[in-house]
Amino acid sequence: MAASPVAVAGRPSTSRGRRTRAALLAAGREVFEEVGYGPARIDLVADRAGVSHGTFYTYFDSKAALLREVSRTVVGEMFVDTRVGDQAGLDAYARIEAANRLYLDAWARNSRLLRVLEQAAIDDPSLRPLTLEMREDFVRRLEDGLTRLAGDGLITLDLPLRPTAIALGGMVEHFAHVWLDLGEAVDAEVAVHTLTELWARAIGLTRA
Amino acid sequence: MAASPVAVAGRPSTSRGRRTRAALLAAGREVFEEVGYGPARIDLVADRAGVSHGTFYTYFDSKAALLREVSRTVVGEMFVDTRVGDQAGLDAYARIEAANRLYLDAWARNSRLLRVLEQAAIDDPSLRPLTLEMREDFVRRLEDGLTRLAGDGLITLDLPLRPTAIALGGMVEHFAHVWLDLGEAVDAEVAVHTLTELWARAIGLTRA
Amino acid sequence: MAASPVAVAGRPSTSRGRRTRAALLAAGREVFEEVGYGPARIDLVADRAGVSHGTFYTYFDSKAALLREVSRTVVGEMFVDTRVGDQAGLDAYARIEAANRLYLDAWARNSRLLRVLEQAAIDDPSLRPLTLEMREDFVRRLEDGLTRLAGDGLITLDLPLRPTAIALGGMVEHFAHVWLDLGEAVDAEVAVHTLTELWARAIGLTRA
Amino acid sequence: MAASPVAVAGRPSTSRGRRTRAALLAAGREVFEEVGYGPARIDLVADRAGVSHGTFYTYFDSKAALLREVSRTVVGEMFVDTRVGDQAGLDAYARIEAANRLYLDAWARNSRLLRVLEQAAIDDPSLRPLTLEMREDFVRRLEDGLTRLAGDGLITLDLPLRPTAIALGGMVEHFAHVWLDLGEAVDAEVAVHTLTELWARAIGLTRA
DNA sequence: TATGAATGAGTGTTCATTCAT
DNA sequence: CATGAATGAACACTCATTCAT
Repeated sequence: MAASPVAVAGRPSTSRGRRTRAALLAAGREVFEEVGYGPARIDLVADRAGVSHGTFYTYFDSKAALLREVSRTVVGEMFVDTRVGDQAGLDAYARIEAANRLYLDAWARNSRLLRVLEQAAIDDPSLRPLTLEMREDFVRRLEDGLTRLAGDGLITLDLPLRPTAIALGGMVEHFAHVWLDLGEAVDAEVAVHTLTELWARAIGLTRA
Repeated sequence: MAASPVAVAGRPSTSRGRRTRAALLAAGREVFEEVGYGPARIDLVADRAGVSHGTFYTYFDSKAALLREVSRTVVGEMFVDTRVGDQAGLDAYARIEAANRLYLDAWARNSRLLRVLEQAAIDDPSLRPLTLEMREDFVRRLEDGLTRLAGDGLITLDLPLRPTAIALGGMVEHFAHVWLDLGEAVDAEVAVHTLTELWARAIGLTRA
Repeated sequence: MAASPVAVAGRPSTSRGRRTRAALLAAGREVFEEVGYGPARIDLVADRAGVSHGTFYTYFDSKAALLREVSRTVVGEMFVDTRVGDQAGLDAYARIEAANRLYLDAWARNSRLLRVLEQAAIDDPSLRPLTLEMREDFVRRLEDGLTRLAGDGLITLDLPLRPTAIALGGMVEHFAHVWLDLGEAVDAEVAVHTLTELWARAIGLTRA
Repeated sequence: MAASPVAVAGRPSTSRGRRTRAALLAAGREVFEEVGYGPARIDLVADRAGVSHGTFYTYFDSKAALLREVSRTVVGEMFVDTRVGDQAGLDAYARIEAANRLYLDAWARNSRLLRVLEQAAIDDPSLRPLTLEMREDFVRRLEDGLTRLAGDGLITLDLPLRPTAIALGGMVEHFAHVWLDLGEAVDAEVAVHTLTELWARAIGLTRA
């Protein structure tokens, strides 16, 4: 109608707008984690963010758009938080151990949202790339790690690389799920130790 | 006077009733697998079963009740179909291989419904026992297997039993998910071989 | 279709049929009294009568037909049970007292169904004659009584006959409702005495 | 963070909202009076109020909530509209007459809704206090009136106070019902005169 | 006569999304 | 930017009634 500059949902230009947007993102993440995608109510998200129902649509085009943005954040965090730094002095075994520890930590923070994302991706194709990319990143990281170990002569790669990476990565992810999401009682140190040992033995890495 | 029968939904006494009930169960499973729990429509289930909307409620008290019954069936099948028989002549390694093969097969048939069940269990407490029992059954089976191997002197149990079982079981389950649900391209024999090898090495089982 | 003698709903020819019919009537009355007309479920009526849902329609064409029949019975009982016999030796005051006593008794047994009938009659025109006839019978009885008292010189009819009958009849009916349906705590003898006194004074009847 | 407002259905903050709410209340009253509680359709209420089906739920949590609010209004009106002012110069008899006249007037306006309320209260306990309170208010008002008359020496209270109040109040209420709801043909002045006379004679009030 | 399976129209309620102010 | 009122499609579930056996 009027030729007024129509605000594109999601591009706030004032600092107040940025704050509102952040509040909605945080609230959305909370709600998705608590009840999942389908049962999540925009009303609840808006309430938690301290804004009115209608305001939500100033910042996000739809519920799916909110999940998309929340997921982007989480996937990003997950990737960054699980990167084992180039800390000198860590041998191969210690690096695997560090990786497992970081993964379990990061999982504890992000698993609920990631499960929601995976479920929602079944119906909403626009979400699928996100999950696949994340998985791909992790798989590739594992492949790289295995390749380097083989290059360093620490293990022999007599099993197919990618399936091995998927299986071992899955072992850690699944353990994390059972432990942290389903409430299996395991001591944190026991968890890290067991996973690291199984991993090392599976690929034939002998402790230095 | 007369005892109030109050026909509990779902116990048909005629063969026609039994047929209808079975059709609804089958249709329900299909629909749940295709769209998940929340988005599943009773209308669609009834249509697929070739009965009217109202008839659904002759057999099931609610949508949740339908999922409950479908899940019971699937959980039961899953458990039965993954049992490695006492086939004489199979050594330890071959038994692990057989178990992995059976699990991957069974997973291909049942995974979608099981994921739906797990999601739905978040909101519906009546479903939770089902998922937990199933998981527990599998974990215990693995524990028993490990214990027997140790008893036979084939492996040394220097890692905590239950976490080990959870981790290795999770490795297979997760691999199955990535392969069969997410479309990772892996050759079936390669899959079985890789998982079996990783498993055997992780627990220190050397081929006879 | 076929030329078989179609059974008219409600005319049982066997003794078994008569028993079933009676059971349905009794059950129907119970249910109507407990929950009212709208919320009454045919299922519940059939259950209480110890027959299947479908059998109900062998005896009654519809829920409304059931209420019609139940009501006929109750209205009839109400009328018969409130007739003051020609017991010799009762003076005018004692006859009024007896009438009130009988009315309160009969009301205790039948009020709930009568209220249901009155409500249902608002929507279902076929029920209206029943309620109006019953009311008319009672009003006429009161008019006759007042006329006789005047004829006997015991009272002076200086008020319009019919409105007087309606008002005094209503006084007793309403009192019965508050006392017996709404749980107002009043001693039975006090109730009868008060109503009788008010009645007698209102029409100017002085005790012999 | 922010207090969750969770906008309790029904407290509009704009004038438009107030108008819509009022329209729904009015429409609700109409519909309840016409068809009763059970058969009342939200659709019809919304249509009459000129809003969409969904809007109804912006203002009322349920059909029962609507009846609750409508009833509150009516009960309040009923009580206010039947109060005999302290008009100087009215003797006892005239005051009774005025009270009867006011009651019959108020009844004509409110009876249908009150009968609906009474019926609905059978199933919905939340409605019961409303009916009981109203009845109690009226009974107490009558008791007070009788007590004052006795205090002024105009009548002798030789009958139990509360039962007398209930009976005489019931006489007027029931007469109003038969006359105004059931269509009994009575002239308005005859009605008032008959009720007032019966009342006065019943309590032994002689005209000044 | 009895049964119980089948029907399908009907109803209250929810909620993502739009929009006037 | 924010608000909150309005929308209306969607959906699970109910129940009187029908009918084949």
